[in-house]
Formats: sequence, C-alpha cells, structure tokens
Amino acid sequence: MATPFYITTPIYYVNDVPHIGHAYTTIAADVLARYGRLQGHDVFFLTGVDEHGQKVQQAAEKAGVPPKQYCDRLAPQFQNLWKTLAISNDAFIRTTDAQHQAIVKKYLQQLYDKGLIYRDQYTGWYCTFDERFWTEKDVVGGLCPDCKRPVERLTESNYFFKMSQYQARLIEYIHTHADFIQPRTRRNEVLGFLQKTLEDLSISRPKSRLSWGIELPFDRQYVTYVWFDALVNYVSALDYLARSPSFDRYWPAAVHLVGKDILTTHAVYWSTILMALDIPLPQTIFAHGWWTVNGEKMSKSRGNVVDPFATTAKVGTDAFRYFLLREVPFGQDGDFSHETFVGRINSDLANGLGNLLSRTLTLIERSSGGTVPQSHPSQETDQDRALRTAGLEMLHGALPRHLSRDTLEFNRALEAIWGVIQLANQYIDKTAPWTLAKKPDLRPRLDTVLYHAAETLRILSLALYPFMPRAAEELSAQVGLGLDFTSPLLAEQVRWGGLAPGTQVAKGNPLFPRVDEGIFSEGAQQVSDTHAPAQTGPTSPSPPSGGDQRITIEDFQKIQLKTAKIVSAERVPRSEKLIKLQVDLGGESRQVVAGIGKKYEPEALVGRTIVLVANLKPAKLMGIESQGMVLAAGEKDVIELVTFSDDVPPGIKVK
RNA sequence: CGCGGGGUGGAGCAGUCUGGUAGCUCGUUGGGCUCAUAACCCAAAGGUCGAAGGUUCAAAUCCUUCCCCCGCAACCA
Repeated sequence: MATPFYITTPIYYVNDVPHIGHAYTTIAADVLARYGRLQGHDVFFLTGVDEHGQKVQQAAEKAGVPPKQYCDRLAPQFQNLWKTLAISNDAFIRTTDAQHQAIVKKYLQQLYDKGLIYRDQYTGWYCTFDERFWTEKDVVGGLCPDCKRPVERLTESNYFFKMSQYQARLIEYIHTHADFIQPRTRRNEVLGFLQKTLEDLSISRPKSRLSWGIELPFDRQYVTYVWFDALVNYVSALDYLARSPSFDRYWPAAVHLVGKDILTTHAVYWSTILMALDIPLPQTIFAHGWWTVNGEKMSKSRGNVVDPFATTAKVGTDAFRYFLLREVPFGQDGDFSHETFVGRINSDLANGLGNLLSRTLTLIERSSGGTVPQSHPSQETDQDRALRTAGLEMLHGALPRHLSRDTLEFNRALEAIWGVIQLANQYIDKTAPWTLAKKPDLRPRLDTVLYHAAETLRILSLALYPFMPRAAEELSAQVGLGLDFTSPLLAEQVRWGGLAPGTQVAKGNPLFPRVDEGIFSEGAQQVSDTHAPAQTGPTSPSPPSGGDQRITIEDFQKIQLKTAKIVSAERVPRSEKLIKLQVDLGGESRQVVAGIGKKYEPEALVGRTIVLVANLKPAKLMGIESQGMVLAAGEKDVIELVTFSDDVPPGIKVK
C-alpha cells in the first residue's frame, strides 16, 4: 500500500515577479515529490498563488481591469516558470477558485459558531493614501513612513481570532513534537517568539478599505485578511484538487516548505487556526534560508534579482536545480554568484558526471562494439566490489537518510551521489580498460570492468532523477536503458545487475557541456520578459512617470537654506548613524539630528560651516527633536557634507 | 548591552551540542594516464582555527572578557 505523502510550497503572491526564491522552494519540493514517487509513495504536491489583497486590488485598478481578470493574467507567469523548471506539481491552487473561497467561508463560520471569532475596535494611526494602519513606532513626526503624508487617528472595527488562548497548547505541542519545526534553530526561534504574550489575530478588513478578498460569511461588510485566506489553501486544495478520497488520505501534510520569513505565520497562525478547527497539525514545517546575490541582499532597487527564466535559458534547468540544492545546506542562507555557479557546472556536472558518462560509453563503443558486455564473477576484484557497494549504499543508505522529511539535507544527498561519481572515475583510472583492451587474453577482465562502469551509471541515473530529471533521462537513454522514471523504480531494493548484458548503448551529446565564464556577463537582465508572456503591462515596474518632474522657482523659494556653524556634535546613543548637532545660525541656536555618523566622527564636525534647511518642520528621530536638515551628497549613504571653501559667517542665506 | 548569523590554509565551507594533536570542495604546484567534455587519477605546498585569559592530562570545541564582519529592527528630516 502506497504511503501518502503530501508536500506543499507556500502560495506565492501573484503580484510578485518570480525570482530565485520562489524557484528555490518549489524546486526543493519537486525533488521530494519526485523522490517520493520513485519510491512508490502516493505523492500529492501542491503549489499555487495567493491572489487577494490590497496590492493586487491597487495594481488592477491601475491597469484598469477587474482584479480577477488581472490575476488571470498574472497567474500563468508562475505556471510558466514551473514548466521551465520541470516542476511536477500535482495541482496548482488559486485563492480565487470558487471552491477555495467556499471552504474558507465554511471554516470562518465554524470558528465564529464556536465563539472563537469576536468583533473588536482598534484605534491606530491610519494613512488614507496607503490605506493602512501604522504602529506608534512607525509614525514619525505624524507622517506616514511610506508616503510621508500626515496620518490620522482612526478607530476601526474588526474581527479577531482568539489565537491567544492556544499559546500554551502550541508551546506544549512544539515541545512534544521534535520534528514539527525544522531546522532546530528555527524551532528555538518560534519558541522564543512564543515567550511573549500571544495576541489575538485580526482576520478581517472592512470592505470600505479592502474589497478584493473573501467575504466574511457572518458579516458581509468585511473580507478576510490575507493570511487566513492563504493558509487555508493547504487543506482546501485537498477538497477539490486532489485525487479522491483526499482529505483523510493526505492530511496531515508531510511537509510545508516555507521561507524563513513566513515561518511565524505558519508555525503560529496556521497551527492555532488548525487547533481551533480541530484539525491535526502538519508533520513538519521546514523553513529554508534566503539567497543573496554576490553577497548582497536581493532587491529590485539594487537590480540584482536573479531571474530564473534568464538563467535557465543559458545553462539549462537541471544545472540551476543542481546548483541551488548543492551549494548550500537547505536551512541556511546562501549566496548566488555567476562565478560559483559556472564553477559548479564545470567541475561537478561537466567534468564529473558528464565526463564519466562520456568516457564510459566511448570505452564500450571502442572495445565492446557498443553493447554492454557481461560481467564475469571469476574476474571480480575488491575494486569492483567497492564500487558496487558504494553505489548501492548511496542509493539505499545516504539518499533516504538525507532526504527524509525532517532532515532535508539536499546538499548532503548530492555530495553522496558525487562521491560515487568520483569513485567511478577513480575506478576507471585504476582498472585502465584501454590497457586491458590491448591484450585479448584479458578480455573477461575488460568486460567485467566495463560492465561495472555501465551499471554504476544506471544506479546514478536513479539517484539523480529527483534532482535533475532531464539529465537522468538522457543518461539512462545513452546507456541504452530508457528507464521510465514515472514508475516506482525505487519501490523495491535496487540490486546490482539490473543492466542487462547486450544492451546497446547510444552515446549522444555531452550531458553537460562546459560553460564559458563569460556566459552571464553581457545582457543578463533583459532576457527575462521574453519568457514571461503573461507578464505584460501591469506588472512591469512603474516607469518614471512621463509627467514633468520639474518645479517652479516659487517652489524652490519655499525652501530656506542657511549657513550654519557646528558648535557641538555627539552620537545619538544606540543609533547606527545619527549624530546630534548643535548649530549656530547666526545668533540662533538649533539642534539638528543628521544621519551622517557612518561617514563622520563627531569631533571632525565641530567648527565646520554647513548648509541647513532652516524652515523644515521639526521631527523626532529616536526621540530627539531635529530642527532642520543638513545638506550632503550621496544616494544611499552620505558621501560628503556640503561645505564652503572660504570662510562664511553663520546664518547667511544660501540661494 | 536591541534581535540574529558569522570570523577555520588563496576562495567558499564542515567540524563546536557529545573536548582528544584540523577536514572537504575549488584554486595553486609537481607527476601519471590518454578512454573522456584541455576532462580524469595520484601527490605536494599552504592554517598560531578573530584576540586575550581561564578550566583540563588534553580546547577550533567548554567558561570569561574583548575585537571585527554580515543581516534585521530602530533612526538617513
């Protein structure tokens, strides 16, 4: 009886442009899914998109189309990516699916009927423009931290889920289920989070603010707030997307794969929601790390977002899949750079695996007429036995150990596979079949060696398939096997000798051609859009509007600039770059807080004459009032203060 | 004392929980082989394990103090 194995990725926000992070989670899930199927498990692999919420609503308005239509355009960009990355998901859920919405409502109603949802008032700082609340800390000087417009005090009624009452139970659950949250450091983090008092969870937004969402069944003036809507996908999908009978079969999920940024949401919100619904919790929530690019955080503004479409277009899907899982332990952060990527492709894939296949097949073609010869037991040596044992131990020992739901050491699994590849290369060198071929009386020994090399390739193709499906198929085809990897080839113990003597090999193109270092150097950016047809107008980053950005002289004259002499300067305690300045404005003294502490030491500032924006509304920075702003050059970090080369008295107008 | 991660041969990392004279990959150098995708195999060089102090027969590993780097958060007015 096949074991059910339910694996999920998060549902990705449909308005995002797909990047390496999305690809990472989904590829990892795919490896587990393919591996599970190969073992004969009954796998259900779910991914999808999260489509409700403010950003989608706004973007759709901007594009001038109804939100649903807008989502219909965007959802395919993820589906296309999964196709490109050879993702074998069994279903793709969209939170706009009617069935999903119905189930969300059903659960909301259940919680409401149980008295676990209540209505309460919330008062906070609200920005009308951004249509959102800010916390006391966010609001500096009465301005919205995002758009800098004034915020107002607003009271709003909302529905809350009584999450707080599950705090103790959840802590207990985590303590008694060692593999519930992985890796262990993340588990500790969640426990740390739970040491603070858990609040109730706001699960609604009034329609006046947000209309693009699922209506609360018990109050039509509200929609569900995204997390409730999104998290429920893991169970709602089973109701209408999985093979039937489904829920009892697949739930609880074996693994929810998530990025470390949404661990709390899953480990705390989702868990308590499930508890409230009397549904068992998933077996494991595994939080993986993040990718940086060339050591820097990936961000749109830095323009260093790794586009999976462009990358795979250049080096192929399998190389990308391999790199992401090989380079870094799954739970940790990793760095992506084209240099290390190319290095891995050439040394591991081309020189290691690809070359092993190539040399083996050439040997068989030249000295065995292109058919796999027969192994002669009488000719076997310790070398043969060592190779054989290593291959089988990798397949039956290392892989299951490293790919188990609660370990997920993809990198270790690949290391183990590559250990066998290295051993096979050594084996060929030591046995030197090209020498054996020169002496006809050593024919039986030669045949035995060639058989061992070829059979090792078969073992390798089985191990490689979950990670690199296309390469495994190609490998298997070239060895003349043409294995059907959709069948449960690992369901039973794989034994040595599965490759039938007499099999005709079919050497083809190199499995992984070596890649030139410069492949990524030119035009790495612009390739992306050609592969994402769905990603039309609405998602492209808002262009610098064509409108006239220039100001009038009157506008400029509103700004009073004056020279000021720095009288004293000191660092603001516990701040990274703030320096508190006392400046002389020609008789008038001002206190100014400036973010220049990364560039300047306070002592070096005293006595300087600088330029001050004198009529700026005061604001508080880390609790200290700043009555002006100093001028300095620099985009992100301050490069240099604006000063004068000649002596200028303080308090003079600058124009 | 805001939270967290990290400092190990040229580079990237493992080892630290469960002390026992430092390991992997890449790179470098020399050699071998010629079946192979200028690939493969063998060997060598290269480290006071951030610093200081302590515990111990023994410390990269445990304890104390300190320094530095990277995220996040709080602040570029």
